[in-house]
Amino acid sequence: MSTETRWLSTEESAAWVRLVALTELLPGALDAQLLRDAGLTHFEYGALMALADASDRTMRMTELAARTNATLPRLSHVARRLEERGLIERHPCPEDRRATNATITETGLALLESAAPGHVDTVRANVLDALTPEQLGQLYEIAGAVLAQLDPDERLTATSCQFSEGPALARAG
Amino acid sequence: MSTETRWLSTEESAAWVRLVALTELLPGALDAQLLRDAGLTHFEYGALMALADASDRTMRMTELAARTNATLPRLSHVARRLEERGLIERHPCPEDRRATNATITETGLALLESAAPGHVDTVRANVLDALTPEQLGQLYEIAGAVLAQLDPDERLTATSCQFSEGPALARAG
DNA sequence: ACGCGTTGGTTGTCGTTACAACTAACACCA
DNA sequence: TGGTGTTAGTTGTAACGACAACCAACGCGT
Repeated sequence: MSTETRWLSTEESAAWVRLVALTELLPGALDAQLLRDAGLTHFEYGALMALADASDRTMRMTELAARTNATLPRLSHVARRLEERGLIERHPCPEDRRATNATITETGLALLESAAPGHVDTVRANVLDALTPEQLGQLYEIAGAVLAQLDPDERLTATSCQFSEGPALARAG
Repeated sequence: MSTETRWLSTEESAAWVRLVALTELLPGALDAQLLRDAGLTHFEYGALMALADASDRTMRMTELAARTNATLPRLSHVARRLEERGLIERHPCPEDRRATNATITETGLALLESAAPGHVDTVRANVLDALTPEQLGQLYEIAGAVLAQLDPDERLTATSCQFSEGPALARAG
């Protein structure tokens, strides 16, 4: 909406092109490995992991959608498929009859446990092991700065510390 | 396939969660603005921009696919839609009759010019203006390190300097 | 000239996602 | 009690992308 567009400098273009390439290639790589080895998309894996992390292994659909950076319709479709596969169950919430509680089943937990090592290996191979400790911190700050623009209210993007407690699964997100 | 999985440390998890959120939210934000203001997906925008940058405004389908980090079937579908809208043209390549040359039309160039300012504004608002110059360089290095894993052969990921020359469009990618 | 493997590109089908429309239930106030 | 606005969730439709199958053309050896 400015009268004069500020075009990108050489440095800005170079960084931007790489970031775009990353956002286009990384999801596919994650999906490919998980689909091949566990029959799960990365999004499904993340949703199951969020449920496995939750107290009572149960979460409201709306909260789960926020944790997984998804819209509610998207999550609803995915939840139906996961339920048909026996990986989660959905029950109406007694306290608020509009709401639905999603719970991961034992089958879902077992699948998650079998999938987690391969996924972590992939994350290391493609991303983490390619970065120095300094770069890891830089990535944290940079992504945080961008997310503050994309998601100003922090409704999405599980900000809480889901990594401090519990079993190994809690760190395989 | 290690016998013992190296789970993620707290720092690794935190950075990874943010990177995942970024890769999930950023494409949608780019698509939303471009679709609303120009009727183009971000992928279509990138493909048109690559053609606008090419000599003779023409490129082979395979090379265009590489520049846009796409598979050939995907590009083929997109090219058909763009051609139906009059934004590009496809002609058989005389030198190699298996190949197809895609050319951006005047209509396509005009659409691109009208779309570029809004897109650049969006890129600045969501990403670039949130980063310090140091972070811009760090992002370039980090994304480069990750892409080296995701795309070892550098078949994809336009590595060449498409930003050094020409009109404003060349920097609006 | 023929055969064979490879490359360039298109097409069909299916799964997934976005968007909009819709239902049900809650909250609040009169 | 009834009305209004908001929230929670599901469903339908249409668009997009992945994957596999397919066809045509090239190149090379014989």
